[in-house]
Amino acid sequence: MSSNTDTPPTTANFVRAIIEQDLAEGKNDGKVITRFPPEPNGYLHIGHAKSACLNFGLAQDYNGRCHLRFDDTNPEKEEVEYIESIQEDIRWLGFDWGEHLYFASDYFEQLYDYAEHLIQDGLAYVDSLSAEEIREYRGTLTEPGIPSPYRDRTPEENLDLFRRMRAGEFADGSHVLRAKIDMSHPNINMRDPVLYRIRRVTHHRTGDTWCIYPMYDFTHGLSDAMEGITHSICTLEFEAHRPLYDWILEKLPVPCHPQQIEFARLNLSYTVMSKRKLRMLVEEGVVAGWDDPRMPTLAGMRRRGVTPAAIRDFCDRVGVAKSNSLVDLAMLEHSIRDDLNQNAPRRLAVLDPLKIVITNYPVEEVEYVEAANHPQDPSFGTRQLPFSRELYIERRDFMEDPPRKFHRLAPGREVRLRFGYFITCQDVVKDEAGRVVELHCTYDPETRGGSAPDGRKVKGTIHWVSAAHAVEAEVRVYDRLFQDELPSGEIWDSLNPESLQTLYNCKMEPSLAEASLDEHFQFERNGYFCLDPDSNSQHLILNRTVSLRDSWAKQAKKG
RNA sequence: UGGGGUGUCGCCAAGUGGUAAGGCACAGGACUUUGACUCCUGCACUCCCAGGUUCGAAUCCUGGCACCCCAGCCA
Repeated sequence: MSSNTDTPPTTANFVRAIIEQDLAEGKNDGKVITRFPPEPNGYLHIGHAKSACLNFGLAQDYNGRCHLRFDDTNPEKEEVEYIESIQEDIRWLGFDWGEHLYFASDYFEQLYDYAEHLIQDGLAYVDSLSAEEIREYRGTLTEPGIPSPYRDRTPEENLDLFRRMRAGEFADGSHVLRAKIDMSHPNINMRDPVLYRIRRVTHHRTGDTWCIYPMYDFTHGLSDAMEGITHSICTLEFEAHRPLYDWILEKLPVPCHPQQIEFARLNLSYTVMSKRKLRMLVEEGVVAGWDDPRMPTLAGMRRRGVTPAAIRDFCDRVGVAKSNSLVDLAMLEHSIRDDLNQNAPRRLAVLDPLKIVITNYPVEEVEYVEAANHPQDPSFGTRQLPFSRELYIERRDFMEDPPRKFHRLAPGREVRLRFGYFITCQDVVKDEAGRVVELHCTYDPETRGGSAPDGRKVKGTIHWVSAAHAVEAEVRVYDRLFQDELPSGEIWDSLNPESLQTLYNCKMEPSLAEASLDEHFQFERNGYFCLDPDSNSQHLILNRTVSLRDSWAKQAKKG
């Protein structure tokens, strides 16, 4: 039997093709050094997982290494809370950056020196236009920009101004450092992009050491070069920034010139992936937090019961390319089921209980039946399940007036109780409102274990829990957060009102009382579940990770 | 009527001139003490469109069309 240690087949993709080509040509001394560069301004989500799997996966496969580098150049949006959660999530995903943990903020001094270098070479200048003026001078997509009146300051003047910017002599926003490239460049990113801004904000790592902070475009390539990155892989929206990335590295005396490669970010149907929108969901209280099990964050998915192996498998199946795409949620669910099917021990649990009384079973008797913990893998062992006169079965496993193809319990019908006995429904007890409240059944003592000595067959097998031994639990059943495949515009309008359904009276087999947080279970015929951190010994709470595939539900729907 | 990208099955995605991989989904069937799993079978004479080159084109050329990204002192 295969296990989660299997390495899924890795599909070919254009990034690998580039790397293999480079290797064949002997570039970079045959080394592959990548980096995963999150900005610590939110929690990691499944889209980041795709990038992490790509970068760390490449490093693993080509005997290189992958650095974890925090791109923390904007203290206004970044917090230490995120730095911790990001590291926890990457480790949980199964990746190891070894000694290679870096912060762009650790490079601030070197970055500053590089900036002075640019100034001395006449390739950068201090501009004293306001933000609005800079925007006006930049031109538009179809019209060229015009040079700032400060564009021709001498290197000496610029150096003096820039040093005074650093020294804190100027107010926020009064000056910026800009690259001197070409104000009429067809690529707007090359129209003298801003390199440094003055911002009196305490940085989460450098405190108040700096009042000027470098911009992404200036920082990223230089950080890559200083770390000896060979392949700097980022998402498509940075494609138009590549000329600037290269310009900076060409103009400065850097140790190497990494190659920037862009790929399409992951989009998943029925959810949103932007950190801004996810933060809104958290801040508006739509979800309980970054780790709400409905969130596509790694923290949320972990709490939901999704395993790292499932996420890695999913990222592998999705592939890496350059076309914008919207991946079907069903693909993720498949990876989750595939992993859990192999690795989750089975349990019996009734989510919507209907009591049944086995009228010909002795009143005080309790016996134990043996149940396999995994139908295909004997190494999971077996457990003993208490069986008695009063049991709970799933309400939907009984129909008073069933359609032809329904092969579960109905008046006069015989079914098998999994690992137990054949039972036949004799009577239906209802309350005043006509609702079925209890079933009276008889059992065949000859069918212990689930098979009849006379060879007769039953069409259905249903799960059950002994009423007297059942452990009560709350079960949280999750569904997609949005009802639109591609939530856009006012995302609040497409929220799925049924994304969380809480069931309070669920009946679990006794062994679940000892479940621990790192375990995953399959509740037979129901789905995969795990304990929620809110759970305690007084009050069991379980999360449904994902349902089982249900071809009956599909057929019933068709009618 | 600026620049940069992308268009191959419902959704992903290989393919780089030699006659359309694979996965998900879906539809049949087998098996089954989970209507689960597993296993079979089916699912693009066609690759955004139109011309052209070639013995031969998804792959090359020309011209269209559609969609995405860029006008933060965000990343």
